[in-house]
Amino acid sequence: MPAHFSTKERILDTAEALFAEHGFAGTSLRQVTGHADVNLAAVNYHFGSKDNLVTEVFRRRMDEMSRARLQQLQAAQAQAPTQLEAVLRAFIEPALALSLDRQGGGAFVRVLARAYAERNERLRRFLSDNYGHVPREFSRVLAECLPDLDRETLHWRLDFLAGALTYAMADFGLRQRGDKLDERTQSERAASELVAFAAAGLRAT
Amino acid sequence: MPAHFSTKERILDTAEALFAEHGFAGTSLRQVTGHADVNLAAVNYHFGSKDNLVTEVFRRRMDEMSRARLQQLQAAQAQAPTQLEAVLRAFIEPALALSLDRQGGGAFVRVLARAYAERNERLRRFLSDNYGHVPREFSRVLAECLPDLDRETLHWRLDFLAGALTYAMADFGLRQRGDKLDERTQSERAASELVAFAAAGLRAT
DNA sequence: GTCTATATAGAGATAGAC
DNA sequence: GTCTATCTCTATATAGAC
Repeated sequence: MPAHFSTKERILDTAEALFAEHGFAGTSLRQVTGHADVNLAAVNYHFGSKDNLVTEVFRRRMDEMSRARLQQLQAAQAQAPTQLEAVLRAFIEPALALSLDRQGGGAFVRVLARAYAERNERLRRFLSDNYGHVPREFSRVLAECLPDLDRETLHWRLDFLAGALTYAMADFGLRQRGDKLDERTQSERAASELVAFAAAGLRAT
Repeated sequence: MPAHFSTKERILDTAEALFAEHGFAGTSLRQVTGHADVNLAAVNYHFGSKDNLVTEVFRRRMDEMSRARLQQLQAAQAQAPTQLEAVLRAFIEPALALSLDRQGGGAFVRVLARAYAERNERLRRFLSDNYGHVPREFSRVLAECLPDLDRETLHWRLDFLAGALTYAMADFGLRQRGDKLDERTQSERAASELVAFAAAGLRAT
């Protein structure tokens, strides 16, 4: 596959694509090193274990996505502190934008969808410890946008939003294969459709 | 575990619980037969292969859920053909009701969440061939409930609903462990919250 | 219908040469 | 940093006795 990168990066790219397709348990290190055209022992040399390889695949994309979400949230609040749609865009757009990434971000969104279904304690703790502050911050800001909504109802609705976003992201790859629409157009369409849907759902009385 | 059922049923119950916890590839037949307290060879005797065991786990619950959804849809339409909330309830309630099932339906909703993340062609074709007519029928009826909504927007929003429902179902098990609320109360709360959220989202202009 | 025993293959991980 | 070779374990599946 990508032959112009280091062994470590080739392993990460290939693992990401295979994890998206076959899951974590369903992907063997032999498949990874075979497709990446590196030696079998290279995974244990560079990452120590398969578990560590999994978390490194997440770290690479989650660092970037979390940074983008918080930055866009800050920008939205600077303009209009309680504008619901702008806050939702800050949460949704960086996630869907990953689908456009040249270096395999489209595979990562499907990896992320798998992570939600996983009950793997190690992975869940890694994601919660390192990136849990992002949804918490959005939850805080959204509560300010919707002062009349009780906290419990807000939390239910945020769970629904997370589910819709995850599903939209994971399905996005399939839609692309279906029609031949421009990738950027698809992603922007998905984002604005979801912002409108979620905003109306969150405002429901 | 359930010692008062046949070997075949014990295998199905145990496989369902383990698939929910560790995924399909992550669950070995040795784990299944060990927890079910049956012989290792019994799986291949009763189901032929691991793949067949997976589809049989789905068939048992999906038959019941699809039947309940279509029946409730028919009842709703007999009363008021284009009442959006009633149609949504027919789609949502049978799915969340599975969480209450004594015989492990709570595990199955997490298995279902995993199925969405899977790209396994065999499993996808089985589900699409056998149960694809249900979402298609709901899509048709919802289009009648929302005559001013263009088809493409409707399909986006139905994808969001499917994602929110899947996520809510899968997460439901976690919530239950968190607080000590009555199971039936929890499920009914989840269903009515999602109906309100989805109805508002679908009606958004 | 259930068992033991085993065939066959593939898994993750590591030792040690280069 | 990369290789070969291999250890050890576990996987699915099946043959054949009871």
